[in-house]
Amino acid sequence: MATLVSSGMRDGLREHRRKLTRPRQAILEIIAAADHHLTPAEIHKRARKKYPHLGLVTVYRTLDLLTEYGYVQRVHFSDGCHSYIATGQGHAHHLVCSNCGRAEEFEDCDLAPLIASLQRKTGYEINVHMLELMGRCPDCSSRSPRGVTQIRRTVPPRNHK
Amino acid sequence: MATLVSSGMRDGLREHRRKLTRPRQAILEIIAAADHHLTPAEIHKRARKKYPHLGLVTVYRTLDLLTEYGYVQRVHFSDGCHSYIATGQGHAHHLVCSNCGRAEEFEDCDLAPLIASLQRKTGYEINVHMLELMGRCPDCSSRSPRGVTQIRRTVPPRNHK
DNA sequence: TGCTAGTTGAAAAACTTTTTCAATTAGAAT
DNA sequence: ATTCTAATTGAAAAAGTTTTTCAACTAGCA
Ligand SMILES: [Mn+2]
Ligand SMILES: [Mn+2]
Ligand SMILES: [Zn+2]
Ligand SMILES: [Zn+2]
Repeated sequence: MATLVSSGMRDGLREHRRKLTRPRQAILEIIAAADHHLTPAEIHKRARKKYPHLGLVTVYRTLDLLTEYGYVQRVHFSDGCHSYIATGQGHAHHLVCSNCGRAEEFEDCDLAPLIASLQRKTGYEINVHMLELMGRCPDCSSRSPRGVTQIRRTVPPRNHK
Repeated sequence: MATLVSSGMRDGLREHRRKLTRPRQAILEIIAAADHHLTPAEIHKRARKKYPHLGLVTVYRTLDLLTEYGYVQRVHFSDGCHSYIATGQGHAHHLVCSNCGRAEEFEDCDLAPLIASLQRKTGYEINVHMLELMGRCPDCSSRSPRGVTQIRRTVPPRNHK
């Protein structure tokens, strides 16, 4: 699974005639292996274990690249933080656990009727849509049924806001 | 229209027992009057014309406040920039022009079926959703039918990425 | 007319992202 | 294998965004 995503991204780079460098390999592997959304800083930290020389700048540049080609998607959180997550294939959205950060990808967003209706009403030519859902994953739900406090965090707490 | 929104926000502040200060008034007026999404910095710049002493910190704090009470919504752009826009009433989403920044609000997002289906499939308890649409508004479409270059920008270009 | 909890702005810090630029390198062409 | 070249890299600095602190201030109320 992770391997598939990874090879997908690798092939993608080749197709687009971009070089497959050691720094990029390290970054690709981290993102493909992660089952969570990761911030650029977190990706940098993890990838450095494989390629200690890696600079944060390269992480940003690689994320731009991968986002452009659609291999990665930026996830927006309501508090303003940004994370990145690997995209399986094609158009996709994410459902993120607000407690532990686990994410599920889904493709069957049937926005076509809504978009058509809005285009008719407003006259806009709609060509981009962003949809994200958030809630507690099954694990987190069962661990604290109507919990307020967080029991475990796989993603380290952000001091950001 | 703008007046309605404005008074709505004012009343809201009172209801929540928050003080209606001069700095906040200036900020409220700017947001209510704007027909565009505005960044904190832009809000600051505009509100200073009414209340020159205003600090940017207060803008951030007021935006947090208004967001919490639902009078304002943060709009996320694909390039990572954040802006704020007044909310009419209740749950709402925005359709933003990618060329000039004009925005339309819409409420009839029928995500219930999608959400129910995903809850069944994944076991998540979905309680937050974020939906934003982007495209060219009628004006921008007609001014440059298949235009690539931007003709006018109501919102000043961001140097941010 | 005070009282007080809530609010403010300056300054500094923390954090995030981009720009520059000289050095390096992947991949294609000999 | 060797050469060539455009793409890529990392350090450093700059730019941009957001938060924290804290002493001074003030809206709303008694
Ligand atoms: Mn965002
Ligand atoms: Mn909705
Ligand atoms: Zn979870
Ligand atoms: Zn427009």
